[in-house]
Amino acid sequence: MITLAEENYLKAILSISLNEDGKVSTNAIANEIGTSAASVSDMLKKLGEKKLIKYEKYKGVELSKLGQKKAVMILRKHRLWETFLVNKLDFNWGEVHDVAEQLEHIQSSELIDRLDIFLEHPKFDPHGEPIPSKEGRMPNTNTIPLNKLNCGTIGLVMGVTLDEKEFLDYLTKLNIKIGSKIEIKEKIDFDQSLSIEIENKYFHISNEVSKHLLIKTKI
Amino acid sequence: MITLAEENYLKAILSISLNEDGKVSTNAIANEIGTSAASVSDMLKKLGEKKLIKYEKYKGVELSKLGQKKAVMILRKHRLWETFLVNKLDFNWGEVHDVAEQLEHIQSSELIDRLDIFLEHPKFDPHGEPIPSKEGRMPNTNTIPLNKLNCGTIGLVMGVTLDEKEFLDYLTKLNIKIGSKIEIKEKIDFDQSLSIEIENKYFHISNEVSKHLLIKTKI
DNA sequence: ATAAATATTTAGATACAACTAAAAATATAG
DNA sequence: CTATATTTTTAGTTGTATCTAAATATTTAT
Repeated sequence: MITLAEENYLKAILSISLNEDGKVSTNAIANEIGTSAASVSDMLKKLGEKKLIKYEKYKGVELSKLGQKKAVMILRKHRLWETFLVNKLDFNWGEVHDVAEQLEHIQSSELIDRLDIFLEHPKFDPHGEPIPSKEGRMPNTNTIPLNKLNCGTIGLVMGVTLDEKEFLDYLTKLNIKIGSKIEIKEKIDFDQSLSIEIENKYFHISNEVSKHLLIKTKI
Repeated sequence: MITLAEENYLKAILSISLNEDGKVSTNAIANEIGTSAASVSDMLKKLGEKKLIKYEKYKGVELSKLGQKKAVMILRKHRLWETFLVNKLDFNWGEVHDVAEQLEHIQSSELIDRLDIFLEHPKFDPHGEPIPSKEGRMPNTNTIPLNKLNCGTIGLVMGVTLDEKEFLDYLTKLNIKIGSKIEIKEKIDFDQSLSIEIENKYFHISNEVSKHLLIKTKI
């Protein structure tokens, strides 16, 4: 059986893998989970023994086939629950993360399959992030982070890649939501910050913000 | 903060209190939870220190005001989740207990209040058991366990007081459900077993079964 | 290429919640 | 009213997951 703490480690490793390539370092995991490198080291040994990760001392880790599958299923559960909370219980998109972090650990595949049916097999969660299928496949989106686009580009906001209240509340304040039309008016070389137009309003946002906005460009 | 294990003890103590009066014994709790008396003894000391129960060594326990409130809220969560699982996700009434035992520990009062709204403030769960209100009040039912009624009595099944798959599956087999009309045809003095009529069919059931069926008699 | 800085692991300790075995208290029976 | 049986508690151990401090390995910079 896989424990709650182990699930959180798998999720953290998957999450880091999705953002950067190569092996995942002990420190990166400690940072993601909010614990010490020593604790991570302990846990990696255990996950290695359980064949959930490929682990060589001092070399960093990656998920095994099995670990990958487990982690993706946790992500599926997290995103389905977030969809439920927003679509059915009328939570707003900044409020759901903490509750979904608890719900994602409920052990029942029957439950999650029925929830999926009840929600009518959503492909994306309320933040526009893809919901893995029962088989672990990700719906693919032709989107690019806003900070990779050039000045003058016009596109639609299709999702965000950060699920934190402060970030989502800020987007709400800027009136940025899924489906918003966005245009890059100016790009500052110094700090990669952007001047953008959203629904006839102008804002200036940092690279830290723009890198978490997924855009579908016209064409 | 109250841990998952502590919540389960409070729930067990409440559950035993509802069935029998006086203080709750260490052994009764051990039996309910499925653990040793020694473990229970350890935990009772902790719950006593946290003022969740009134505990004197060798004297048994009862819930404190605070403990009672916590326990009732867990019961509220359990029964609301069971209602969700049956009414929205189409589980049948025998399948929901184990999943609800996990869901009842999710920590978010916002979540449970919104779930209550989404379900339109149900007063009874799928087994006919009363759902405590946000304030901890139990809707009251004028029901009597079937085994307390006399021969010849006619009534309606309003609920069951045991949430176990085997029991519920047996009821389903006998076609006994909430709302079923029931008549006591004969009562055997030897073992308190009953011959009953349900929807024009005749069955013979043990006292063990009849004591868990709540009946509303027609005056 | 060696020294310094950084990253990672090990060692030892703590808290939680369970266990078994033994001791102590309470209840019951002759 | 003892003696026995039962119940409850204490003592000591185990496994999980965390921590701090110290040791070791790896990376970076001079």
